[in-house]
Amino acid sequence: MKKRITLKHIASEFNVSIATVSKALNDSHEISTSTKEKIQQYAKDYHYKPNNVALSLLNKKTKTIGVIVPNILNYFFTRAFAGIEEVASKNGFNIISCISNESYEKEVNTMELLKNGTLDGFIISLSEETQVKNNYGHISNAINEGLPVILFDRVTEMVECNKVIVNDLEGAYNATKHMLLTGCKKVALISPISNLSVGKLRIEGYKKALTEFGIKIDPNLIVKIGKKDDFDANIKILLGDKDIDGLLCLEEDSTIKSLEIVKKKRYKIPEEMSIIGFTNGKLPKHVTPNITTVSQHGTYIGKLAAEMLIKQINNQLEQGISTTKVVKTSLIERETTKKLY
Amino acid sequence: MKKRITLKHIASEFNVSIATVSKALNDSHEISTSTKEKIQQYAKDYHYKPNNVALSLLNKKTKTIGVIVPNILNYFFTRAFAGIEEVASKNGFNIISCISNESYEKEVNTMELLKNGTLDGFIISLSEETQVKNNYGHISNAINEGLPVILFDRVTEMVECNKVIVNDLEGAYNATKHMLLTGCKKVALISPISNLSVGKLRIEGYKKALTEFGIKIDPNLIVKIGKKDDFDANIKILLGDKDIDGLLCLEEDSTIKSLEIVKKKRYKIPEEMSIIGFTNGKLPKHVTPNITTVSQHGTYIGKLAAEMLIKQINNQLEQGISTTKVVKTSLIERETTKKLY
DNA sequence: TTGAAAGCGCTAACAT
DNA sequence: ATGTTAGCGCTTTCAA
Repeated sequence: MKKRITLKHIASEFNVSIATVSKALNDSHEISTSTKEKIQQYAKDYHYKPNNVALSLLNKKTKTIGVIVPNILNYFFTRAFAGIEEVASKNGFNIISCISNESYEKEVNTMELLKNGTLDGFIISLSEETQVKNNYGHISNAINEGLPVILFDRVTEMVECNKVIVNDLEGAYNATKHMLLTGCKKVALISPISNLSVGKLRIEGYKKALTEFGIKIDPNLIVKIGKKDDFDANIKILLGDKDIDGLLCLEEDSTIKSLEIVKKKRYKIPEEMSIIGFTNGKLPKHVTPNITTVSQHGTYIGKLAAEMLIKQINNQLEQGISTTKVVKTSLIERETTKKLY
Repeated sequence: MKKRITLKHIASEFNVSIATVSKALNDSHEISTSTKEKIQQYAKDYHYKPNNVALSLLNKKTKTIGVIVPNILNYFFTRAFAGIEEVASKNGFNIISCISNESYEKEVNTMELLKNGTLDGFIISLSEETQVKNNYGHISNAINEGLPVILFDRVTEMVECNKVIVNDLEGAYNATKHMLLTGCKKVALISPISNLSVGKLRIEGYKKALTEFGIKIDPNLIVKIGKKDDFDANIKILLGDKDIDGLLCLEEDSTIKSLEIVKKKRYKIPEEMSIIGFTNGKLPKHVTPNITTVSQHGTYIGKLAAEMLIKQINNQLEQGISTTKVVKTSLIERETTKKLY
């Protein structure tokens, strides 16, 4: 095991100063061709690599960005993460990643831990607990300290910064409308994420569509399910209402579970029961019948967020102006909805 | 935007030396209580945080580990990644992550980029291209330079280091045996990953089981499918052999696709056709019929790898001895296989 | 063409 | 109890 070699070693090897070696390796014109050549050769032979930590200290730039996502078993976040990674990597940035696991504490701790010069900026999607607590001091602090921060998907108006989001309201609106247009009379909504900004917006979209169709909003049809609640029981109670003929599920796992319950109840899908779910992952596509979904274009969101952050880090963005990029969702029609003619 | 504050600022604020401030903040007994108090208070008020980059330079420890995975849309790697993250985070380590996207070049570049003092160690699962090229110089180099490296899942005997793997051979052996024991006479194998170490081992396991049952190995039943090959066409050709009554799929996506083709052919599952797939993700569980799988315990593998690396970094492992931890797979029986009585 | 010195932010051994 | 100095590895004036 050869220890890593430094400028100092090379300098002493050739009896020159460290500065000379540094310049030689940076191909400075100040240095004679002959010394440059021999130093460069030596550096190559001994696999010299500049110590990035020293450079970071000097430049006050680490070429590293922090990414905090609430979880990673979720298709949307996985895609978004991959999108961020791709753009970052192309621009020579490393990614320090943290999975907050929906925990406020972990989110805060991570930020505290990393707000110490390790990072050039943050890309964050807020944890559920953070959105429930409605406490964003850790984010504002970072911004106040001059750290570039981009919020994506799960955002808040409480902090002013650049954001990338999906048009959740419109996505839910379109989905609901589609069911209504294809003949559904009584559409229910199932939300295990009513704590989240995105969940709230989707409920708004649902309501908007109903209202537009002159349908009175029935709170009993809006099923908000907590983490500890019995999901199956709640859905079964809901389906006690035999008139329900449409289900809008705000999150992937619950979409699948709802479908399974509906199947067990032997509803004809989509004739007697339409289903649309958020997040267009592999699951809805391969399940039987495969499920019409609202696609959130995770990869694209991730890419946008990373591009925005990198621009901000490089000061290529107008100062003091916060913009929010909104990505349109698409409805991916499959077998759980009727066709629109 | 308040710039970040340094020891220097505090020192000048109180007209003391930087060293005094440093000691005061570290609660050194050398410093009088009164100065300690006022300095600590000031630091608190102005949100002083030690610059981690400076500390890293000093300590030659970054408390950061690099994780390179081939992709992240794969359930196993997602879980493994989450496992690594959990353990790292609990031990105060950050994770710099890279998705190699099965690219040798990206894997090598990332390692080169990060072998510069940024990291205390690496956890790597080799990219497909790397395993095809069979070129592991970048890994050996890192190890020779004294960087701790753990390989997991996709490993190679070409480099000596600590590893965490799954007993792929035995997993495939058990799966095949299960089909044979439940009455299958002609079991075929479908592998889109025959390039990978794990793919090869699984084929060995399959063969071992057949041999044990006195069944001659028929190369036509071992379908190796490349990235560019037409998957569906290959499977359909295979299923031209009407005697085939069992399918062992070595990877998740192909398991799902195979099931879909089998369903279209209207085989009765599992009576006329048994199917077992590798990777116990959400997909096989929720598809109809749900699929018997070989679980690789991704989270656990990830945790083991991270624990091993951290121990190695902390010199809590015996030097010079490389160990390989083998995690047993489990067969998760579902509807695509017959019951064993 | 080369080198000395200062400094990035911090700690620690060694004065005072 | 406090300060001075040196140094982690590097770049960059400025001087020789």
